[in-house]
Amino acid sequence: MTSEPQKNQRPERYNAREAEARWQRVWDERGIFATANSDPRPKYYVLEMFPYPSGRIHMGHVRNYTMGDVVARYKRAMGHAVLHPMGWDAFGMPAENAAMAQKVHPKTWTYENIAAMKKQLQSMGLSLDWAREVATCDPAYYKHQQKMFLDFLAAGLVKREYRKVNWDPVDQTVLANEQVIDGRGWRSGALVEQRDLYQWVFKISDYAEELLEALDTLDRWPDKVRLMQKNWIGRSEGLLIRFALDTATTPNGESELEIFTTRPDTLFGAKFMAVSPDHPLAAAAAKENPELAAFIEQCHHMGTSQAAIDTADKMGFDTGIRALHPFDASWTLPVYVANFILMDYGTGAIFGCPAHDQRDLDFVNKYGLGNTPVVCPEGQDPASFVITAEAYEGDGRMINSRFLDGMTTAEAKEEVARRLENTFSVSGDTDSIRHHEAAGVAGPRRATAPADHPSRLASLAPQDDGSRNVPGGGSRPIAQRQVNYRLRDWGISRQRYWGCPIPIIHCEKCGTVPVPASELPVTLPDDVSFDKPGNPLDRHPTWKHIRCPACGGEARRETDTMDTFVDSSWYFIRFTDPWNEKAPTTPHVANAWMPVDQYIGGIEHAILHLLYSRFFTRAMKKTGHVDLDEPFAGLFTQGMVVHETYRTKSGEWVMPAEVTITSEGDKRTAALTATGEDVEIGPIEKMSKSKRNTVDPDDIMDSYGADVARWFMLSDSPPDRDVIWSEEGVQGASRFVQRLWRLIGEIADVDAPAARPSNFSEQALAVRKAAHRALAHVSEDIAKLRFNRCVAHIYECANALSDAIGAAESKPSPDFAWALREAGDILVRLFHPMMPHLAEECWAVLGHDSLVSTESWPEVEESLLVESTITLPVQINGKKRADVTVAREAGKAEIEAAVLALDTVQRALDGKSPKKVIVVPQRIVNVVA
RNA sequence: GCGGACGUGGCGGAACGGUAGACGCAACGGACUUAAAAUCCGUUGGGCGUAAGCCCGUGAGGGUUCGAGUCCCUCCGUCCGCACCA
Repeated sequence: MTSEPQKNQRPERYNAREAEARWQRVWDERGIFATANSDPRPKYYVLEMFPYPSGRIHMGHVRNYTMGDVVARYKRAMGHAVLHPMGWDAFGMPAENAAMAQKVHPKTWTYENIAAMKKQLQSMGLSLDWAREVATCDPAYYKHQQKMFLDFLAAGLVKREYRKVNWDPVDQTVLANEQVIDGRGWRSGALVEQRDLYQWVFKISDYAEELLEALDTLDRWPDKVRLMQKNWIGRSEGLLIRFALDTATTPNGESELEIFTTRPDTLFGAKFMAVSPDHPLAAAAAKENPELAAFIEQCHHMGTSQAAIDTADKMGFDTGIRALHPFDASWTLPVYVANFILMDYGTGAIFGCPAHDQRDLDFVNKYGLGNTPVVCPEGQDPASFVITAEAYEGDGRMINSRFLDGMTTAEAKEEVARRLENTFSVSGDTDSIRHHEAAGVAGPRRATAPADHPSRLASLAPQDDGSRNVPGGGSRPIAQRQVNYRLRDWGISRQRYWGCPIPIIHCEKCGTVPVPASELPVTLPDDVSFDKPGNPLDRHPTWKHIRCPACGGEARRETDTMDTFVDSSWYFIRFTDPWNEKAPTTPHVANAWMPVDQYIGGIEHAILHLLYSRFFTRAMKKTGHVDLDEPFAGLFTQGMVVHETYRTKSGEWVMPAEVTITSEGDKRTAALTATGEDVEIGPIEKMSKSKRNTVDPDDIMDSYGADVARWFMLSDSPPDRDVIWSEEGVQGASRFVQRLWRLIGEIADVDAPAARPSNFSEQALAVRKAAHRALAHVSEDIAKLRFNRCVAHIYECANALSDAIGAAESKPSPDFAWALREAGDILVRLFHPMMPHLAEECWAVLGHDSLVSTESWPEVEESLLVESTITLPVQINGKKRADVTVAREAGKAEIEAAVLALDTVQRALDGKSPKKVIVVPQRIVNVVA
């Protein structure tokens, strides 16, 4: 068919380099990816997690943004007003590290990186609306964040708290938990200390219950992520019990110890009480007891690393304080300070029931306190049920428990709760325990009043404020039902320069005073030095000195900046109207675009970023910035890009670009391209700088083009799994690009009639069916983000068209030519979301004046998907033995008759009649002989 | 320890409870070429057989079903998350 002279001057090979730049210019000039807020079409908001401007994009970005772009282009073709923006998560430590190492200002470094990465992203041909670009380090962005901080403060969503933090003594800053690796600072390698510092805290725990419950509504989120968030929030129901203390034994006459338990049923198995080394009662007791003080000191110096926790013994110190059993005042329990009690969880105090808790059992076995089993497993004889080294933590029947005996675990829990809720203490004076908090210092996160921590420790029972508020400490119940959460409030203070300043002023007289909204933004000073560690803002000569807005006296600015997770907790809403200079959002615009319909990013953000954003959106709702609870309706977490590793004999890692692979048969060997030195091929691992198994996207774009990189990223691996980047795979993608180019060329060369023929030959029909079937599959698979299957179907379609052309006569009939042309048009539009530049070029070759990027999605001709006859597999006793071809609409009886007439079936039946014939119309037939 | 996911050819992977291995990669054979590249045609789960065909095959073992990669139970392995959470 190519024997005729070319109809137009097409190069034999598609030149990606030239074509990609050209089409990117055209798209840009025509502004086709800008989205107006006034667009009346149904909205679709697709977003990929915005990058940190580290300097260069990596293959993970290529994969992430390619997936988002496929969705954006598909939805655009489907007639949606698509919002597809991009920005920069531009604050953070690396800029300061660069400042220290290279003497470059963080701002300069960041903006240079943004410029470089933007250029790289643009070379990928992403259909982004760059007019909405935001950088979180821009005062035009962070001034709104400061405003919202003040709004949240006014709404009671922010507090200042003295809390334990991870402190890096070398870098002199607070580290987030994830920046602490095996007890050491990730950058400095210094042993991390626990320090008490004032922190600004977002009260995310106020929303614990709501954040948990709403997970059920996120039906387009991966189950995995929902489960991780659920576990992170960590809800547990139990009982808050106020144990009376023998005041003769307490240092300051403390009369109560509050504990939280999920196992009130085991109360009669109690052998001891234990409080955290950080518990106020421990501190009070330590004042009078140097040995105890030394013990607490020792606990503080125990490592927080995994290994330290795993190997740490259960250790305790008897304070001499005695607690009274709630059901028997004559029964006293020793109160220990124990190293395994966390101040962060519950009330920082427990009662220990060794028989039914492994930790408690280990503890008593060490200190010789014994144990009494109180829950007997079903089917076990209570008389012979003893606990020695292994606690029984399951349910069963109550024993050794007085009035609980014989009850089930659940009944006993209920009975204990019911009784203690209706038992009233006489004292009610817990001031001695609470004095610490009243002084505004180490407010332990205790389950005192529901009003203090309304959802972290919310009362399940009707509130009985009456009894609590009786002046002089009247009676109140000994226990109340409580819900406890593992989720902690979000400390956002960082002792860093390159972050959003916290808009607060500290005044000797007035305390903490918000910066007046009219004075926002509080901008970062440019003249800072990084010659020593610590926070440059704090040692800046003038910046922090300011007049108090309230009294006019001398005051100082808050020099801590916000955790960068704050910046990324609302950028997706800012994209809806980044031009609004007056306010963070334009509510009706934000409400119209939100929620994000499809959010795509790495699984590593499953908890922190996604949970913070869910909280922040609710806080923005509460403060009137948007009317929405859940920011992300659909979430997709893509897998990593992984690659083989290469290592020289001397053990040095070598980059893929420096290696030449040769294969003889199935055996592959590698050698350094430069010297020929043999290189060992190592396991496939996540691309990382340390293993040097990275591939630079720029190199791939240069040698193959963006479309090849995009196509390969979508091929083979399901998008939520890791994809192995390999040279062979890229070359395969590259070959396919050229193949499509030739195929479309051949189709373009066919003389096709303009009018649709009224009849199609079998040959023409086959072509049409192949195209429409691919169309149906690709549409469905893009919508479900199953890009690897889209790729397979596009291959199948291209293969079918090539075969059809190969089998056709040299002078194709008009109906066949028309069908080919139609198939070509469909095919180009099908692969356009994945390979937009090639698609534009092919679209032009097919003679269209329009841009394929603005074309609508082709429509399936449903009649082409159904066959008039259908071939069913025929099984005999469940094994496939034959095929039978019947009319599509053939009924069961008709099919059965056809099947029984088959030779194979007759032979198998050997004259007998079948026991059973299962006919599943349009699926399968099974003959049971 | 707790929770979750996964296990299919040489490799990445397809497969509403219904023909296991789509599609790609790699490999092998052939065509074209002085040659190479590119391209095109073909073969490719294992075993038996000249062939028609038959048998075995989705980590292991059991079960449900006319029929199981898919559902249930037990076990093994790999990966991920959380972890002294009261």
